[in-house]
Amino acid sequence: MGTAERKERDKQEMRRLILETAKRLFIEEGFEKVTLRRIAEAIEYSVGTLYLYFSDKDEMLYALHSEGFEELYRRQQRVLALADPLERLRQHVRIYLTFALEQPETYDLMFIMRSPAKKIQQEQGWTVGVRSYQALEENVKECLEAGLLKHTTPQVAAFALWSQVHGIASLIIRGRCILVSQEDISALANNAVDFVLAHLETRT
Amino acid sequence: MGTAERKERDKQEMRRLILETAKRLFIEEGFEKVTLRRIAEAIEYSVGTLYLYFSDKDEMLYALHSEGFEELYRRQQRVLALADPLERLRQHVRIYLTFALEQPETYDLMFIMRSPAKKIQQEQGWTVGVRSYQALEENVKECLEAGLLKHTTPQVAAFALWSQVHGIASLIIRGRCILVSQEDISALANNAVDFVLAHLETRT
Amino acid sequence: MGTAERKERDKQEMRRLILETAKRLFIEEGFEKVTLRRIAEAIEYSVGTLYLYFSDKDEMLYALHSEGFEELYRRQQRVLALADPLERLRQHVRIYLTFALEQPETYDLMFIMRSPAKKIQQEQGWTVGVRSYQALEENVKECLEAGLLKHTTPQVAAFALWSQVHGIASLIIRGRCILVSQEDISALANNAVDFVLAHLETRT
Amino acid sequence: MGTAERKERDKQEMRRLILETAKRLFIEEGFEKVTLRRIAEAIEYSVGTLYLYFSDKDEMLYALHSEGFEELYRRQQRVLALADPLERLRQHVRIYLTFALEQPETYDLMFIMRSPAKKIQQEQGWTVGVRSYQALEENVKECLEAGLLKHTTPQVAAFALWSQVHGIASLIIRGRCILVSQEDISALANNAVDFVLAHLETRT
DNA sequence: CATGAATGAGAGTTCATTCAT
DNA sequence: GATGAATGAACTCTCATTCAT
Repeated sequence: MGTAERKERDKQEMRRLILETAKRLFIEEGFEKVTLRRIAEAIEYSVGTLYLYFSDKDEMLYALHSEGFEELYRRQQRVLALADPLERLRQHVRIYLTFALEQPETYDLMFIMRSPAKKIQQEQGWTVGVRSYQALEENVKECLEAGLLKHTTPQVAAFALWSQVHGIASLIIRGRCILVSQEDISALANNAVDFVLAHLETRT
Repeated sequence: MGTAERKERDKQEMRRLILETAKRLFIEEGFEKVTLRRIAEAIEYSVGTLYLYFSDKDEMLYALHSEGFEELYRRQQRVLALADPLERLRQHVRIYLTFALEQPETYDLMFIMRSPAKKIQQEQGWTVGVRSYQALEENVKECLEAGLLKHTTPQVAAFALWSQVHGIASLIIRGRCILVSQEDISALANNAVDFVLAHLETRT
Repeated sequence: MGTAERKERDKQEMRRLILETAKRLFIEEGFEKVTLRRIAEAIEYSVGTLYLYFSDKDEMLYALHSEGFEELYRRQQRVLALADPLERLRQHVRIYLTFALEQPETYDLMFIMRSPAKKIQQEQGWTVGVRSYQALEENVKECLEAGLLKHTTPQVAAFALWSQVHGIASLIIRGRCILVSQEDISALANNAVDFVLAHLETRT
Repeated sequence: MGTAERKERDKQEMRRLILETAKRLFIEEGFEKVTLRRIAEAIEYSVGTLYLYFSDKDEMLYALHSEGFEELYRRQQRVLALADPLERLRQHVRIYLTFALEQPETYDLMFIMRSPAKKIQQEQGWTVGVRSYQALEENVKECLEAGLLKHTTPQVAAFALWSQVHGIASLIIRGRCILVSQEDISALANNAVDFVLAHLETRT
C-alpha cells in the first residue's frame, strides 16, 4: 500500500529529524548537557513524542552510535578495491581521519564519549565497530606479509596506527590543539599522519 | 604575623585535602558519579565548607586541571638530565604514558573531558599545559637538529608523537580497547609506542 | 433493521472483549500496572479504539464494577432454591467467599478499592450491589424468624456475617496473611467461616 | 549540648510534620493521589526538603506503617493487665476497632492499602505487626485452654476474630456501608462485634 | 470503524548552590 | 570557620486523552 509506505517513510524521517537534531545539539552544547527536553524543544515537539520513536535516551544514543559505525564501515569499503595493500592502508587511515573530522560529533560518540548508554557498555554493542577494526587489522597483516611494513605483529601495528589517528582526531575534536590555528589544524593532522606512515614503510 | 601565615597554610592544606579526595573519588567511582555531597562526606565536612575553599564546582575542576599539569611537568623535569636527546625523548614519551595510566581521571580531565569548567575553556587556562608541550617540542627539535629523527618540522614531529601517545592513553581510558584483554593492554600500549618510536629514528 | 441490531450486537461484543481483557490483565498483573495501552495491546487494537466503546477510563472501571455485582447476584440466585434458610445462608456465605477468591481483582474493585471512578462514588453506582445485600439480609431475617440464629436484629446479623467474610477475603486479597502459607489460606478461611457460622446457630 | 538536643528535636518535629501532613492528605484525597509535590506544597516547603528527612517516598510510607503498628501494640498493652482472659479478649477486640476508626488512614495503610513500598512487601517489613497478632493469638489460646471459647484451634479462632473486626473496619473505612447512616455506623459495628463475640463464648 | 501520532500534565528524584546560625 | 537546612531548576520517564486521517 502506498499509504503504509508513506507512513513508514514519515516515521523514518521523524527518527532522522530527532537524531540529527540530537547530534547538532551535541556539537553545540556537548553531549552531557543535552537533555530530552532540549531536543524536544529544538524540533518543536513535546518530550513524550521522543518516546514514540525511541524507547529511552539510551536507545537514541545507541542509534547514533550504530549509524556512525555503519557509515564508517561503508566508507572503508570504498578502499577495498585497491590492489596495493600499502596504498590501501594509506587510504584507510586517511578515510578514517576524514570521517572523524567531517562528523566530529558522531566520532565523539563512537570513540570518545563515556557513554551512559548501557547497551554500549556491553560488548555486543560493539559488533559493528569490531568489524571495522578487523578490516584494518587485515589490511595491516597483508602489508606485513608482503614485507611492506616494518616488522611487528599485526596487532601491534594495527593498534599503533589506530591510536595515532584517533589521537589526532580526538585532540582536535576535544579542542586540545589550542596552540594551532584553526585553519592549520587539518594540515597538521595530515602531515603528522604522513610522517608516521611514511616511516613505517620498509622502503624508507 | 605568624598566625596569618599559619592560617594561610591551613587553608592550603584544606584545599589539598579536598582536591586529593575529589581526585580519588573520580578515579574510584568515575567523574559523573562524584557530587559535591560525596566529596564532603568523604572528608567528613559539610557541603557548605567546600564553598569556603572554592567559589564553585568549576573552580575545583580547574584546580585539579592545573595540578594535573603541574604534576606532569614535574615528571617531565626528571628527564631533562639525560644528555642524549633521543633517549630523553623516549623517556619523555614513556613518562607521559605512565602518568596517563596511573592517574586516568586526572588525565581525562586534562586531555579528554569536554570540561564544564568555564575557566578552562578560555585560552589562559592552558598556560601550564603549554609549557609541557613546548618542552616536548624542544626535545623533538634537538633530535631533529642532531639528525636523530627522520626529517620533518618540529611541529609535525611533536604533534605526531603527542597524538600517538594520547591516542593510546585515551582509547584505554575511555574503554575502547574492548578487544584487548585488560592485562595485555599495558603491554600493547608499550609495544605500539616502541614500534612507532623505533622507526622514526634515523638509525633504522 | 437487522443491520442496526447486528451493529449493536457487535458493539456489545467489543465491550465484552475489552472488559474481559481488562479483568484478565488486572488479575494477572495487578491493578496499578494495567494501562489503557496494555489493554489495547492485549486485544490488538489501538488505544484510541477503546474510546469508541468507553468515554473514559472511569467508565470502564464502572462497567467492571457493575458486571462484578451482576455476577455476584447471579451466583447468589443459585442458592435461592434451597428450602432450609439456614443451609441457604451457609451456602450464601460460601458462594460469596468463593467469588471473592476466584476473582480477586474484581472483588477488590467492588469492595476494597478506593475507586477512582467518579460514578461509583455517587450512591446510584451501588444499586446493583444493594440488591445483593438485601438478599442476604432477607435470608438472615428468615433464619431469625425461624429461630435458627441467635437472637439479634437482621441488620446486625447480616452486617456481622458480611463483614466476617469480607474481612477474610480482603485480608487474603490484599496480602495481609503473610503468616499463613499460601496453600493453607483457603482452608483457614473456610474453617474460620465454619467456626463463626456454627456458633451463631441456635442448635449448638 | 542543649543546641544539639534542640536540633535533634527540630528534626523530629519536621519528620512529624511531614508524616502528619502526608497522613492528612491521604484521608482527604486517597493514598494513590498523594504526590510528594502535594505534600511539599501543603507544608509550604520545597520538594527537595522532603528528601532531607526521608530517603524516598517508600521510606515515608514505611515510617507511617511502622508508627501505626507501634501505636496499635502500645494500645494492646493496656489490656494485658486484665486477669480474665475472656474479658481481656473482648477489650482486645474493642481496642483494635477503636484504633481503626480513630485513625482510619493509618489503619488503611497498615491493613488495606496495596502498598507500593518495597520494604512493606518483604516479610521483614511486618515484624512489628506480627508481634501484635501473636499477642492476640496468645490471648485466644488462653481462652481456649480455660474452656471459655467454643472449641477450635487457636489459629482458626484468632483468624476468625481478626478478620471479623478487620472486615467491619475496612468496610467502613473504604466507604462500603452506604446503606447505613454515618451516625449509626459505629453502633452497628459494635453490635456486630458483640453479637459474634457473645456467641463464641461457652457460657451462652 | 479504527488508527497512531501527538501532547500536557505530572510523577519521583538529584544536585549545585545559598545563607542564617 | 563551619554547618546543615532549604531551595529551584533540572532530570528521565509515564499515561490518559485527543484528533486528523
